[in-house]
Amino acid sequence: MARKRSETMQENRVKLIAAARKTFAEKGYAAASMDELTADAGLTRGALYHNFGEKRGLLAAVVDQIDTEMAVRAQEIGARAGDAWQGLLAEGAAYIEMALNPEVQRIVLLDGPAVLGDPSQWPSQNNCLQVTRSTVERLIAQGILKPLDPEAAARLLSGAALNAALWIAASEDPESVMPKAVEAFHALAAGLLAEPL
Amino acid sequence: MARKRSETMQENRVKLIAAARKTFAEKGYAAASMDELTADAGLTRGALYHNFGEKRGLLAAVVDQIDTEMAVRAQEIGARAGDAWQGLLAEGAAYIEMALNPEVQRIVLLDGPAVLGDPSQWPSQNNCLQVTRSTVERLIAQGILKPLDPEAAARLLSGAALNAALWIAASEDPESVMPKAVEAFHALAAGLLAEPL
DNA sequence: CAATTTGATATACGGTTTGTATGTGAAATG
DNA sequence: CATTTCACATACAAACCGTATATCAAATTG
Repeated sequence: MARKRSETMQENRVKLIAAARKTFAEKGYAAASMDELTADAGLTRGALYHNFGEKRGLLAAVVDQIDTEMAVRAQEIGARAGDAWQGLLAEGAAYIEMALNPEVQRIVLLDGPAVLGDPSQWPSQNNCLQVTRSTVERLIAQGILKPLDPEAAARLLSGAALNAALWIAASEDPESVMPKAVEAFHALAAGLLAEPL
Repeated sequence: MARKRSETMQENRVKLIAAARKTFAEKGYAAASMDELTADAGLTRGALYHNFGEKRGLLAAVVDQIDTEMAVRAQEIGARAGDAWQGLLAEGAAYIEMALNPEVQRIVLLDGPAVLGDPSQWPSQNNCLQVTRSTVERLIAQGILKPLDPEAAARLLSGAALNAALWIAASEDPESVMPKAVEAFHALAAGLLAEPL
């Protein structure tokens, strides 16, 4: 064989992150045993602590990966809309839908903030927020939105969307609740418009 | 002496909850040792497990207490405003300010959801949300707000407010960020109005 | 190419924590 | 006053995290 060392190391990192995504989503961060998790990946805790420093480091890596995937997807969906304003609404709806995924919910929305602190200070720089903020900035520059602080507007919008998702997921009949949440989100977002519809 | 048993039991519960509020806020739920915490209250883990079942039970009791205090305060502040609409805005601003309190932030906003799950399913029934929802319901009945689902509107509003607070607290200069957040919140809330300002 | 070094991962260990099972003594009961 | 109850303390077992040490293959060097 004689495989290169950096290769196998990279593969092991991928294996660990994949196993962590699964276990963290299913059991939650606190209840996830690092012995089991590393065994699932065909490794031991030695590899884990060498690569990620501590349990939190693994969570940070997982959060970063999921957050990036979410941001990419939201951006794509937003870009597909007719104009920038429709794009912002579509982004919000996309976040709400994505947050119905158990991985997103448990890892990014619940355990992430509790263990790593406020998302705006995450090492990943929180790509999701960045996407929303740049969309808001563009709309403000075009005069479509009121001249608010972009960061503030983005934080509140994403906060509303992600909180809506938690509510939907916890509800008994998500399918019937979803449209209500999206409708309320649209109404709220319309409050940012410079000229009311 | 001959103190009544139910009395001392009640006092011990109060002591434990008070110690827990302090320790959970300072160290976070996960890092709080129940040995230390109960010793601070002049008791042992025996009292804790007898009264609250498990560590989570103590957190639930603490969350319930803080949540109730917040709801009372928000309601008072809202009632003091000129009309119901101003009351809603004042409630939102009140939540943002209250969430700057480390106890509220660490315990109710970060650890609470991660350990106990979505707030709407908390045993305490989440008094904060109830207050906001009834205010929204009243405004809808009066035709001041669009006929949206009250639960949805309340969830998104409080989500936006509480998320704003996390952002403010994590920022370097909270005093300068606060007004931006409140302004953005007002704008968002205005989107719920039946007749734009 | 052989000898040596490096470093990624496995193994071993100590300390801490949680939850339960059992013990105890004072209040409640009759 | 004898007995029972039960709130709390103590004792115990299991699990887990993080670190310190060991190992063995790949990388490096002369």
